Amino acid sequence: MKKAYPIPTETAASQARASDPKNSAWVSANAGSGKTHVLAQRVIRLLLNGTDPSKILCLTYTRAAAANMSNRVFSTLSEWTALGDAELAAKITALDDRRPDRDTMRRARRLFAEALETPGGLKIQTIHAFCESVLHQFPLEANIPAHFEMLDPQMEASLFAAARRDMISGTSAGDAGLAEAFATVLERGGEHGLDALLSEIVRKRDGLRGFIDAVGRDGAGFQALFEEFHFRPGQSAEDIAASVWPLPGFLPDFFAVFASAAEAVDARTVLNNLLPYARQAFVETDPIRRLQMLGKAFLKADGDPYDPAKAFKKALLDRLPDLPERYLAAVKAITEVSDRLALFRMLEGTVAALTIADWLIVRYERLKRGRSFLDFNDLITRTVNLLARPDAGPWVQYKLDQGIDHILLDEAQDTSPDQWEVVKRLAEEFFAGHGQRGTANRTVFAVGDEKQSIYSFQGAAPDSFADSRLLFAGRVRDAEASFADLKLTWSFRSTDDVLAAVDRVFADPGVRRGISHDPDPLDHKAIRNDAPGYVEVWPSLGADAVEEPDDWTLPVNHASAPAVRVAEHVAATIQAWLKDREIIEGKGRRLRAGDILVLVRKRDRFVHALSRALKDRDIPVAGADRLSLPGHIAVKDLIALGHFLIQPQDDLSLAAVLRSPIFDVSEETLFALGAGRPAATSLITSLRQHAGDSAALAAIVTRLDGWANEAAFRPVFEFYAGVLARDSLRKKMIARLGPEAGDILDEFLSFCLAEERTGLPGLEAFLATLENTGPEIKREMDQTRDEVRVMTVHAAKGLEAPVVFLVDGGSAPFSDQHLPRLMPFDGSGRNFDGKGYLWRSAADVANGFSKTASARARELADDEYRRLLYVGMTRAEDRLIVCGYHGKRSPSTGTWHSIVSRALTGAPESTERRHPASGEPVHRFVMTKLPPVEQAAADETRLPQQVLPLPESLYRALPPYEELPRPLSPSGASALIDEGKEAVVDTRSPVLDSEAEPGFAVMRGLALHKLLQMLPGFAEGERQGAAGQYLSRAGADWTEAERSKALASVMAILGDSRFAELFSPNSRAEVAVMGSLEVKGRLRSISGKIDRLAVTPERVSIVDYKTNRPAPATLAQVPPAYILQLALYRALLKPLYPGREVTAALLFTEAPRLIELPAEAMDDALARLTGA
DNA sequence: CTTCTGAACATTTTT
DNA sequence: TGTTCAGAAG
Repeated sequence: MKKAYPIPTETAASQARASDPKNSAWVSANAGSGKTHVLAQRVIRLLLNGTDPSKILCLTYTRAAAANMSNRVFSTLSEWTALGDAELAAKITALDDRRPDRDTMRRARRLFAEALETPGGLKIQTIHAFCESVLHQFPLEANIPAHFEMLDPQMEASLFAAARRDMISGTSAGDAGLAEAFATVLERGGEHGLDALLSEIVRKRDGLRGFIDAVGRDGAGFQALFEEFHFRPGQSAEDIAASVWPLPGFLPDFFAVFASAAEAVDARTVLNNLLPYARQAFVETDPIRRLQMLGKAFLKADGDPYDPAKAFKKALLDRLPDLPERYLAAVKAITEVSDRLALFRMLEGTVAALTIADWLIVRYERLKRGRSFLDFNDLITRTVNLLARPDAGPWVQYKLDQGIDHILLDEAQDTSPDQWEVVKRLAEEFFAGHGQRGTANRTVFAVGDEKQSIYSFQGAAPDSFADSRLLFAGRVRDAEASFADLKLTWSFRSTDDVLAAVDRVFADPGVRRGISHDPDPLDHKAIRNDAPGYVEVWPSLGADAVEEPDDWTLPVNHASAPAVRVAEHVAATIQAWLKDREIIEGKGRRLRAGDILVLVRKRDRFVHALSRALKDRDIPVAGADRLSLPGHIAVKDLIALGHFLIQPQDDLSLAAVLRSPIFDVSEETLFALGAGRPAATSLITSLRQHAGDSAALAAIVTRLDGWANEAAFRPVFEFYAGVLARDSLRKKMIARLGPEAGDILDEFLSFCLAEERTGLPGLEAFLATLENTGPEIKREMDQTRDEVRVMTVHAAKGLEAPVVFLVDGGSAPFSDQHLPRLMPFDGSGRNFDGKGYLWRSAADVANGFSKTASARARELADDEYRRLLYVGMTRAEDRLIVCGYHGKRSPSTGTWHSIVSRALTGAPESTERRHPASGEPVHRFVMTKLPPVEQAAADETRLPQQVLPLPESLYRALPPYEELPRPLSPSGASALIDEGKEAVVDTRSPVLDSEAEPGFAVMRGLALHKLLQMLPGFAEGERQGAAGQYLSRAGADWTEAERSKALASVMAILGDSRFAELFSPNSRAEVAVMGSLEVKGRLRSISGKIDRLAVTPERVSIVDYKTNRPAPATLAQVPPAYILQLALYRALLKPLYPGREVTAALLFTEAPRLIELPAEAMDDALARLTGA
């Protein structure tokens, strides 16, 4: 528990107002000021005021944040269930500012159970999860496959690879336009440029699709794009280049004068290049080449003009006094025309890129759709489209509206414009009129901090937080409801020293630019006002001129690399703290390894170096939160082993295996094996030949042969697990590569297992996936494990720690390589609206327009870089240490380290001291002037908790592992009645009939099934039309008679009043059920899908559709397997609806005929199965 | 002052 | 693999 500080009235008032469910609120909060706390408070107050939990929707971006938020809410509520009356009343009074009456108290105690139990419950979700559930509810309206699945990144990559392969084969297969575009892109961008372009097309597919629709569908080859940039229709590159000639100021006659004058004075003193190139330009007839010549003649290599005052000698100027003027006129014409030409070229390239993009995206979408996949982008865009649809939209809105009255958004600064669109649509009706929902109070709440917007590469736009605030404030006020615009400035997290340092760093307007919309300087206030802390700035270490040995055979000493030295300093500091039982004064307790957080901008060698340095000192450190599996040397060795076992002639792999910890053969031995052998002899042959002379080599050969045998016959996991454990490879690897190799090997094995289940079989396929998809292992950092954590600032968002090291890698905030290849720009509205893209193929198409856009992108990236600094600095509770390193070049300005040290090293509150470990000069910035807590007292009061004995039961052996059988599916359950028989497909399948093709019967069954599932969701009047439309698509190759027969039987079923209850709006289609049941003494899991489920207060009805032809007329003719199937469903449902009768029926769609199954018949069937 | 040459350097990541 | 930057040379 943290020490409780009195909360300033200002903060208490803001928090109270923010969490007051009577008004909508927008909260702009500083780091550590209790955002999530306010949000959780608001949820609880809503519940306390009697809001139905299912009407509250909390949205966040990450699953971790969602989990965190729901933990907060539920822990408070569960606490309440156990409190005494007086305490609970006090809590509620503090929260809601009123004495609770009896009723409220009772409700408060029940909230925990209610919030958990309400169907649909309290919705605390990621925005993606929410959209997914909406789409699952309205697949037909959203025009998506009913049972879509989410596309994981690996699948996505493989779909795109397929689309790409199709494209490349498509270019050779006669699509002339595509082939030409492909050639253009390849020529301009090279292979690398093509790859970069394709992957960017993937990422920006939604925007690109819109852009292509706007400018490319006129059939005129993207003419609108050229018009947008004021090019005339039919204008060519030559036309543009030709417009520079005759050259202003250097009309041909003047050029002659100039040449003779220049020669008369002294040719060499004139511009180096002007004369020869200009002479060529004069005779050149090709306008483009002429423009190039003129450029070379009149401009410097970087495209800037010469300074005419310096470039022309005085003697020449005396003869031609208007020369500078004329020169500048010529330069102006040349640069302008070149710029237009470059822009034109860029558009040409863009057209080719768009042609490819169009093709690729269409193909990708088709592949995706064919497999009923949706990707994460689709979730958002499809939901927006669904809600925006003029026909279905309002209806969906209405159905959702019944469920949502309050929307709460966490981390709103990370919400992208698309996601805002979802929220706006959802809230559209909130403030539209008081009519429909009477007095119901409906609110929108968002909390965020634009200073912490660091996910622009995921589409988050820092501006949209403020923009949305304006929009909602307007809407709320129009509805005459109350809207609170609040700021939370007090920090519960950090000491004054840390906060003052943050304010000081961002006091410089240049540093503050783009951090926030607020023009005022940052102002952080500490609630922990008596806690001393400090901020230190260590000097940035550079690469010293370490003389590398001339003899290249000597090993290079990497210990001198700056990153490694900084890592050593950090590790040494931590070691000293732990050894000397350092006290965190602000907390009055001893520092532990888990109090330390090391933040970096990117995962580079420093992270590894630090991890290593800490392990060398026996300091517990959390493993890397992310690691690339095939990138690790241990995995590389295992891959090499696999390659060799598949292909024994693979000399390189064998050599790697021999030198690796697997065999640990010396360099000399390997040389003897490799160098002496005849030309056509492989390494393995040579090894076998030498095995006769050496027992060690013979052992290697034996072992390799054994493995080869195993690899050929065993599954991949079994093989590698055996090699690692039984053959003690794991021990060898850890001995040589260090303990972190153990983690990697564990991950490697679990990857083997996963691949074995889902991937292609065989070692070869396994190695291919491992190397190509290069899976990254993500691990959650466990904060409770008392380990030093090392992570990126991005990953640390939302975390905090008493001591934070902020390590600056010294690389420039931004480099042009980070610029997107497809540059976004805004359409003027003349030719198209919205966002467009230009393809930056190479430097030679750079032009004024693109340079402006690049400069803007650079500025935005730079702003975000400094926001990242803000996030990093504000993670610190008590102490912040800023250190860094840089390469051989002098440290560039504008990096984290230089920004912070500029602000703090000269400050009057800073003192200089020597770093105890490294001896480097260190600047310590301290604001608080408080006596340090006495060490003795601290030690006494905060002794480590007494170690309690572990419960006895922990030492008892676990019961033997019960292997769970494959889930039993009710529709195949009858096979179980005859023990030992596997469920086989009934050859006399009821859906198959003799008249028609088997394929048709199945298709027909599926189509009917789908119609019965979807149509009840439509208004009665629309059903016929929708069904007809569906059948014309799904049944395109049926006969007309078949189609109308199917339509008629579906409409008859839906129209029959006997079935009305089943298809009423309260019923549900395709309800998945799962549970377990004892079958012949064994517990079996059962899972299945109920076609239609209707629940009324009295009873639960379930129906399964069957398409038998001819349909059975009586119960006696119904196949017993069907009765058993429904009996199982019934058995699963019964305990869920105590006191209600569960009735079951079969609907034979052919007739149509509903046959009720008597309870006794089902009980009998179940009894036969369970053997009871 | 410009051009040439070789060396150094080349994100962040969730759903 | 390509671009930028610093230092040497013209």
